[in-house]
Amino acid sequence: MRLPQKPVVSARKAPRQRRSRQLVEDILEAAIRVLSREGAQRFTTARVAETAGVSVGSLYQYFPNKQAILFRLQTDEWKRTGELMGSILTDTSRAPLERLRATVEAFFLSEWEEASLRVALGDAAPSYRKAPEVKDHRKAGRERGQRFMAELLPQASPKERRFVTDVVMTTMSVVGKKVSEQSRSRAEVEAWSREVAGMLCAYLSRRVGGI
Amino acid sequence: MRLPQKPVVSARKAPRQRRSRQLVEDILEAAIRVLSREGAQRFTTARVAETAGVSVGSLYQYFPNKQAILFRLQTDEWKRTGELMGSILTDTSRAPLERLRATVEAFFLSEWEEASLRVALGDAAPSYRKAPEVKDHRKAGRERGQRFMAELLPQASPKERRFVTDVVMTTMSVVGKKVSEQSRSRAEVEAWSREVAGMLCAYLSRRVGGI
Amino acid sequence: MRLPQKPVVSARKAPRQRRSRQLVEDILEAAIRVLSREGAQRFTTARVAETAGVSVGSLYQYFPNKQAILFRLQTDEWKRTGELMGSILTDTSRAPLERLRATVEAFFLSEWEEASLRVALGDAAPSYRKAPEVKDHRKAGRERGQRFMAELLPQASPKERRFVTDVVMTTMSVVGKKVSEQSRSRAEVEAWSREVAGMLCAYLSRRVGGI
Amino acid sequence: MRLPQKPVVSARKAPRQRRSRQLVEDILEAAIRVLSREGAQRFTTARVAETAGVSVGSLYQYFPNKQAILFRLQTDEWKRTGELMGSILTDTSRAPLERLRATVEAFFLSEWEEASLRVALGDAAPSYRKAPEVKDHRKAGRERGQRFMAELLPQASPKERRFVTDVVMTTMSVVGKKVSEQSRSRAEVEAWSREVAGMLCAYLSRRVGGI
DNA sequence: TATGAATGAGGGTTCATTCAT
DNA sequence: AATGAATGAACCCTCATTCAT
Repeated sequence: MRLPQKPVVSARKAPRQRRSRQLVEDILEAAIRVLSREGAQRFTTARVAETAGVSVGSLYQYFPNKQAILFRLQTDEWKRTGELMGSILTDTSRAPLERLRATVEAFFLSEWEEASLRVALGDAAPSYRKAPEVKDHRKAGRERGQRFMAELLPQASPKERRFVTDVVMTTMSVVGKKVSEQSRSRAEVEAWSREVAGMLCAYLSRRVGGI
Repeated sequence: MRLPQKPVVSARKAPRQRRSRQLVEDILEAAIRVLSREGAQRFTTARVAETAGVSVGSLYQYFPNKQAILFRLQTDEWKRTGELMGSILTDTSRAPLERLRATVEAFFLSEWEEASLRVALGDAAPSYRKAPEVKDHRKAGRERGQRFMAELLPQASPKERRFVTDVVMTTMSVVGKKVSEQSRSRAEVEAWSREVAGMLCAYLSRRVGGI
Repeated sequence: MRLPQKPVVSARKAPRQRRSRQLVEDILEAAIRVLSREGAQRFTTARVAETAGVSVGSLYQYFPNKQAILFRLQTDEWKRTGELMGSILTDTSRAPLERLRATVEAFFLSEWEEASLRVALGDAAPSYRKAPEVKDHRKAGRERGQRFMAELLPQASPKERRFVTDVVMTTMSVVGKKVSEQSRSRAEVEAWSREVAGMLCAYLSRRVGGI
Repeated sequence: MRLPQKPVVSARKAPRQRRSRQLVEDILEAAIRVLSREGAQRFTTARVAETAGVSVGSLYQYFPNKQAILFRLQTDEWKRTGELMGSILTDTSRAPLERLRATVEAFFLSEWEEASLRVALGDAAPSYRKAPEVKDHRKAGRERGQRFMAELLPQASPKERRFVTDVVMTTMSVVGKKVSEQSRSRAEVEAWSREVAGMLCAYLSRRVGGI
């Protein structure tokens, strides 16, 4: 008899939550549009709110300030990219270096696909660079990389492995960003990804020794 | 009586030109100080003028707008770095790959030495990114690189050589920037430069063939 | 079957009324806390509602607007103080001037004990100063004073008595507020109250004539 | 021959200084008007600038922020009142208690004449209450009072004299403010000033002893 | 040519109040 | 009756650029 009560309550609350979530979604989507179309310089809370079809007040109900929106966008990106790369790197059905190649390609293409957003987000970076979450992200990325490298360079010392991982990931990351920043064709981006993957492989091969 | 006129005029003008040059120099120096100390966000024309001991009006007499100052700073940087790298790369008394290694090290250290300026300049990049001179710079850099690569990869097709050059230079450039952005010690930066140079050599060796 | 209706309704209503009263009580208590802790500047309806564990909507069901809450707080204060002072002034077991002294002390201490609330309430005064109830309060206070003064200055004309009463009460009130506003120790506040009482007695003695 | 040079230079600069001064004057005057007419609540930088016939930017060239304007208004008031009271209290051609009476009257009337400004300024006090200059002002006032009291109560201990001075000045100040706050006629205000002066004299007479 | 006062659009953020649910 | 999401006017302040002197 009382069983439906909870569903009802939850039904009453569900629309609210769903609505909030929707609103946040709308705002983030609008933020992406503003950022891609207008650039970091013209990314203003008013513009985002208007694009989202929402009042500034509502925007501030869900985000404490402008940089929080930018940071959220960046965080979401990191999460997506991280998951993508994680899933590729841990796919033991492929050879390690093949996984690396696939990762580079996936990363380059994902950067390229949202180039204007990435560039604008990069331009906005100064505003959230100091945030503590940035460290967390880097740490997570590094750990993911380490696990993969442990497979590839089993005989290296932890310190050395850490260094090599840093070099590989940094290279992939910054070159990928740079390449997609210069508006290029998909074919070009793919060529670059192959080339950079090759470079990383050459580097690792030499490191590993006789491979 | 009127005879000395021309000399006088020219004498009058010379100091003016000298003065102008000095003024421009002062402004640029001030701009560098403001940028390094206060960051891109607090880089304002008023602040630069005050630091230079000059009026805003004068500043606007020599630079059409704020971004022009930033762009000039960037241009000067590029010129300096270009000359540095050019002189190393063309020093035929050293083996090509050794020259590459030296170039990477020189570039990494020059970035590292002015890290805060570089970061701030990078943060300000959005404001001058569209300027046409950016292309010229890249072209000059590429040509310098090509000449070096012609030595290293004589048998490669021009197209291929262009591509390899781009990859090498882009990698060096963006990794170097990233590394000096994260405040590291000089020893670390040197270690990174060696590692990246090694990576590039490995890449080129594979490309070249049997080296 | 319908007989119990009225009792039931009334029983149903009683809790409601009790509940309303409780709600109002909660809101006022929360308002006091917000005002004392955060000051007039940070006294917002949202903050009060949250502190009271109530929705803003509910808050607006019981108070037409923000100033009404502040005014109610002030009114309550006035009532409490009025009762306190009334009870002292009408205590015929003590000599009139002794009663005056006791009143001053009681008032000073009561102000001092809630100094931060009083100050904040004073800061918020502009928002409710125009309310008509302010006059009622003053009238009530004046009447209370008059009755006491009738005892002390029986021979004075009503007009004169009114004036003297105003002077005495105003002096006590504003000096008391000022003293407790400057954060002082209890001993200091007591010393001030004695001194001000002495001053008022000296004034009245001269007025009365030979006392 | 070169003599006029300096005047010329000074003439070139004089208008600027004069202009600045005039601008500051205009802004302060406008601030007074806005404060008196619209009250502390509606005292905004935009409103002041508009009333002064000046852009907000100019306003901010002369005042670092809104509270600085308010504080400057208050400071000017204090200076004026201080000078007024100082000149009366040190006029040894009159008997001390007569000087006190004159001071009270002068203070009450000066408060009354600008009642609406004073009230509004009082309402705005929370914004500058913490400023360090407030202490300086109080200190200056106290010293002025002390010098007068030294004449009146030569035999009192320094500590006692300080206390009596505080009581007298506080009473005059806060009662004067309160009286002019309630919009009264000039005659009423004068009556109040006489009465309060009488009260203070009665107090001091008792303190002094046989006077 | 140099100056620096003046401009004012524009930016981020707050909060009293309403009203659909 | 209760909720709290939504609103948007209003506020304070900055800064690139101009132009009268």
